[in-house]
Amino acid sequence: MATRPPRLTDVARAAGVSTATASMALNGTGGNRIGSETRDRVLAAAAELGYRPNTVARGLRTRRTHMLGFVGDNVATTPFAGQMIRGAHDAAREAGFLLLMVDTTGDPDETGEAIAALQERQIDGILLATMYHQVIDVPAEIKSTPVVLLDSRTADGSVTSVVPDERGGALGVLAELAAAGHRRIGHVTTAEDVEARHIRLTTWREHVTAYGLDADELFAESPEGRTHGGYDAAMRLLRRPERPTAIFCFNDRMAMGVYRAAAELGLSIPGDLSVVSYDDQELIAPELAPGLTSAALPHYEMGSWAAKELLRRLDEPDAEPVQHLMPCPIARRDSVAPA
Amino acid sequence: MATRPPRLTDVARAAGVSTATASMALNGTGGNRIGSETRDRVLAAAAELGYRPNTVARGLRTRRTHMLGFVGDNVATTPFAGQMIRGAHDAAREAGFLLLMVDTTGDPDETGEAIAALQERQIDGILLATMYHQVIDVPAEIKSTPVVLLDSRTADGSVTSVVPDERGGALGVLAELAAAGHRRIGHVTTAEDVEARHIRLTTWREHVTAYGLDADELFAESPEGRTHGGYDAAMRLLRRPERPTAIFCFNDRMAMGVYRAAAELGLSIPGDLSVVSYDDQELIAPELAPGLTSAALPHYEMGSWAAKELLRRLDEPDAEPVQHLMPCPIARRDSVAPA
DNA sequence: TTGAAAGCGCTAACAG
DNA sequence: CTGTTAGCGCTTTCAA
Repeated sequence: MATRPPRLTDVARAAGVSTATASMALNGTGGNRIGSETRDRVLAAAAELGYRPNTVARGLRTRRTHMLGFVGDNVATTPFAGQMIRGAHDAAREAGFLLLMVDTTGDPDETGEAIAALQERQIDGILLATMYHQVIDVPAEIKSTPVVLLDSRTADGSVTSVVPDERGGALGVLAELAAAGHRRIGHVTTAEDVEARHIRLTTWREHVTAYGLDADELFAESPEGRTHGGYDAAMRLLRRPERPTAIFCFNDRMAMGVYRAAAELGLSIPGDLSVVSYDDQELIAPELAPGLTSAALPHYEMGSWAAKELLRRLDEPDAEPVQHLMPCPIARRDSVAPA
Repeated sequence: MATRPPRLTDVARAAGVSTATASMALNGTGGNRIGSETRDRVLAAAAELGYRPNTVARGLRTRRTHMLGFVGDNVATTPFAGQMIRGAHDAAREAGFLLLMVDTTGDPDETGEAIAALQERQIDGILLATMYHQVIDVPAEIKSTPVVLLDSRTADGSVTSVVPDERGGALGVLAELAAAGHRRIGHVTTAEDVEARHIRLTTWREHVTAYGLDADELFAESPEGRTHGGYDAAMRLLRRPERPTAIFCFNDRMAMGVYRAAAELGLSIPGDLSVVSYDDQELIAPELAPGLTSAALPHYEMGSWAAKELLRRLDEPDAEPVQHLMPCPIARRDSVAPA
C-alpha cells in the first residue's frame, strides 16, 4: 500500500501541537516562543515519521524556492562546462539550493524563452553562463530577477559578472618563458574573432615588442583554433629563417598541432623548442609528451564565485554590480627548458 | 516601481471572466465548456498582460512540477557528462520539463541525500546517472519516485535502465579490421576493474581465438587507462617477435599512447599498424593524425532515451521495467588500412 | 508559550 | 457554457 508521505499536519498531530508550532519548531523560527520541551517533541515526531517538508508548498507561501536557474548557451556541450556547473552546483548546494538547468544554442530568442521558463518556476536567481568569455547583452526578461553572468560580461558593466583574467594568465606563461631566458617567443593563434584571442594576442604582442622584436615575424594564425590549425601555423612559423625558441599557443588544442609540427621538423620539445599554452584541458595538457605548461581557465572557481555572489545578492538586492576577474593559475609541466 | 507579475486573477478580471474559466481557457482543459469567443478574450488578455503562470502554485495543486531530477555521480566532472545531460535535457524540454541537477561523489549516503533533496522539491521523476556503465544498487529512498538509470543498471534488472552496447561496438571496430584483412589483432587495455573493460576484452578474445590465435600473445595491459598506460602496453606488445598488424585499444586515451609508441618504433599508422579504439572522444579521436577509427559511446542518445522513457512512465507507473542497450556507432577515420 | 485562521496562486469539483 | 468554492501544504499574522 502506497502510504503518502507525512505532512506537517501529521507531525503536529503526533507531537500534540498545532501546525504553527510544529512549523516554527522545525524551522527554528519564532524566537523564543517555542518551549524547548515542545521543540524536542516535534523534532522527535518528525524524525519518527521521516518527515520531509514539501518545498513547493513552502515556496508558494514564502516566495523562495531555493532553486537557482542555470542558463548556459551550449554549455553542456563543451568540455569546460562541467567544471563551471560543478562549481556553481557545490556552492549552491552548500547553501541549500539546487540548480535548475537550461541549455540553449545561444540564440537570443531561445535564451529569452529559457529565462521565462525558469521564472515560471519561481527560481530565486539566475546564473547566465556562456562559453569563452563573451561580451553580451542581457535579455530584457531577466530584469526582474537577480542575475550573475558567468564567463561573460556586459559592455557597460551594469550586471555582476565573472570572467577569467586572461591577461594575467598570458603574462604568467610568458613569464615562465622569460625566466628560462627566452626572448624570441612566437605566437600561434586562431583567426576566430573571440575575446580570448584578442587579450592573449595583445598581451603577447606587448611582451615581445618590449624586447624590441618585430611581433609580425613571430606570429602565425590559422582560421580555426584546433589541432590542424596549430600544426599549419607552427609549420609556417618554424620554417622561417630565424625561428622562435619558444611558442605561446592560443590554446591546448593548437599546442597539440605545434607538437606534431615540431616532431616532423625534428625539433625536440623542450630541447629545441619550448611551448606554453592556455586552457589547461585535462584531456590534453597533461597527456602530451612532454606535459604541456598551460594557463588554466578557472571554471570551477568562476562557477563557485558566481553562485555565492548571486546568493549574497538575493539578500541584498540593491548591491552595486561587480565585475570580477578570476586568476588563471599556471600548470607547470615539462615543455619549457632554458633557451 | 516594481510592478508585480500578473496573476491569473488579473487575466480573469481583464477578460471579464472567472479564474476557473481563465484557467481552463489557458490550459485548453475542460473540454468544450469554453466558448471560442471567450477563449480568445482570455488569451488576448493574457498576452496583453504578459501573463506567465506560477508553476509553483500549479504544482502544489496538481502535484506535478514538470521537473525531473538528474542525479549524477561525478557526472559534471567527466568529459562525457555534457552529452548525457544534454540528451536528457533536450528530451525533457521538448515535453515542457526542466532538469533539477544534483552532482554527487558517488557515495551512497550522499546520493541518498541528493534524492531526498530532489523529492522535497516534488520532482516528477528521477534520472540516476553514473559514469562508465556500472552495476549499482538503487537507494531505498527512491522507491516512491519513478526512476530510470543512465549508463548503469541493477544486477537484477528490476529498474529501467539504458547502457551502451559495448559488445556491439567492439564487434563493430573488430569488423573494420577484419574487413581490411587483419587477423593478428592485439588488444591494449587497462587493468582497472570496470564493466567496460570486461566486455571489450571478452569480445576481442572471442574474436581472435576464433581465428585460432593465442590471445595471450596479443594482449597487453597497464594499470591505468590513460595515455602513458597505452604507451607502455603498446611498447611491450609491438616489440614482441611477431607483432600484431592491428591493435584494438580499450579507449581513445590509450590509443593516443599507442600512436606515440608506434611513432617511436618507426611504425607508421595505418601503413604498418592499424588502430581502432573505443569512446570516440571529440577532443582526441578526430584530432590525432591520422584520425582514429573509434566506436562512439552514445551519451546523447542514452540521455535522451532515458528522459523520454521516464516521461512515459510518469503516465504509466506500472509499466514493466526495461533494460535498453544503446548501439555504439562506428566513427570511421583513417587509422585502418589493409593488412 | 501556544492555537486558530488566513492566504500564497492555481486547478477541479460542483452547481447552475 | 460559466461562476463559486474548496483545497494543495505550508508560513505567519493575530489573538489568547
